[in-house]
Amino acid sequence: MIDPRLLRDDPDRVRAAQAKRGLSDDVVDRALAADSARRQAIADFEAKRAEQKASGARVAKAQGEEKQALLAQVKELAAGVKEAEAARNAAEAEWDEAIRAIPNPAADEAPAGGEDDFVVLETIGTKPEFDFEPRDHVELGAMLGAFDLERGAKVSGSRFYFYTGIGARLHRALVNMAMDMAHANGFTEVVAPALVKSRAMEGTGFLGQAADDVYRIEGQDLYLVGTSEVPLAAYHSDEILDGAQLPLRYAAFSSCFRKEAGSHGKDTRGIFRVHWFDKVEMFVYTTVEESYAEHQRLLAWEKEFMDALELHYRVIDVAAGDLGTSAQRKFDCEAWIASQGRFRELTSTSNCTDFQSRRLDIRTRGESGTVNVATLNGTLCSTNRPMIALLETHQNEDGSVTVPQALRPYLGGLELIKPLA
RNA sequence: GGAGGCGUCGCCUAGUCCGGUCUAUGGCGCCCGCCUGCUAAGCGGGUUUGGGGCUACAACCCCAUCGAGGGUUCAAAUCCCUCCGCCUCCGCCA
Repeated sequence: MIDPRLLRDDPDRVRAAQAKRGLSDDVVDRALAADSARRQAIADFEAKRAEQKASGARVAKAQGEEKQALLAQVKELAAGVKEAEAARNAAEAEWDEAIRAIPNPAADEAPAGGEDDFVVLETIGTKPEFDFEPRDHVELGAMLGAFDLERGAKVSGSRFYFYTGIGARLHRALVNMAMDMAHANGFTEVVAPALVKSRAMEGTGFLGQAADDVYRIEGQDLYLVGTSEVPLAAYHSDEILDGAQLPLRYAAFSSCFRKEAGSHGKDTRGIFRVHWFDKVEMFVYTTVEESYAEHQRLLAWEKEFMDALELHYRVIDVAAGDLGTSAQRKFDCEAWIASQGRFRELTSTSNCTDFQSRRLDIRTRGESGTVNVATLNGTLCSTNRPMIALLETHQNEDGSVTVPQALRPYLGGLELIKPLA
């Protein structure tokens, strides 16, 4: 949720922000109208309520006939108060809905436009070259016995799989390495629930335009998270955080579930785009002022992880229209996928400034009163895509895969993953 | 799943039976001041959060806030209902 004061004081800035994302500014006018209607309704209710309270005090003191007369009088007031209260509630609901429909205004630095209007900030490493025809991760996985796609489909349906043998070990190695790096960088390790209430989902902005992608538990107010950003953002909801404790940095492991609605036929091969995967996510609470520098730090930690896997990748500055509801700016690390001949998103880090914290009511004490904190998130290690990138990047002609140095300690020193006999 | 208990403005706590100066008591902690070689003690004052009005975004005034939401009533921390959370016991279970 954006700052209501920004809307009131500088609506043109919000209009410009909508335009930068390629969105209509109708919501701005709607919210402005709702705001003044709401304030009018509040003033009306409060005036009536104050009158009722004053009269109530007189009734309490009065005796006998005088009391009876006052009672009759005050009864009428009560009806008016009730009406005014209902009107106020309706006006506040309308206002709430209107302002929540406005996404976080993008940073000035974020490129304008949509999905294809990103800016490449840097490219790291060199494109892997093979003097043989490289295999894709599905072929490699089959040769190594790393995952079982057929049985995944049999048991759970399309876009499901089992990690098996060396695949399961690699999965565990990636998670462990990521967690160790996070720990070394001062993060608090967390294992988070993958099932959350609607408040958490709504507060992080996933029940808006992204609602179609979310699994809901039938008959209950519970949702499967698509990222542990959701439980981590809600972790400190309704709290006033001690400023001396900031920044609060968490690295959380959880399973992630996505319906992938609207991506039928896209990336159907292998484990690239699936309904379930596991992920270690970084999440930070800090001040809005500090958030910009913290965002760069999150990006640096993501790069550290990519570097550890010895991947060729680039960093992009995601355009305003592709930021999602909550983000003010977003950087993606895209790794080279040999079989696809292009860069694909492996990690993503967003600065949500105070957008989520306003919805989730997370504050700290500022110079004058409380202020909403900034929340930031960043992928440290989603399991599947790094797995794909590393298998394809480090494959050899015989189908074996050379293990990146940094990962070896997590595989008992294993240097080369060999195909099954 | 069954039975019972509990939820008060940072923490603890009075108030709830019997609705009305509750405008929520007291203690601890914290903040400001006084006193004091310094510190402690002592003394005085302040200390929930959100919103609205007015404004310099101050001061001030007002409304809401006793786990949440409804209801009864002229009036609800207090009475009724629903839900949530925690604790104890029983049952079941990884």
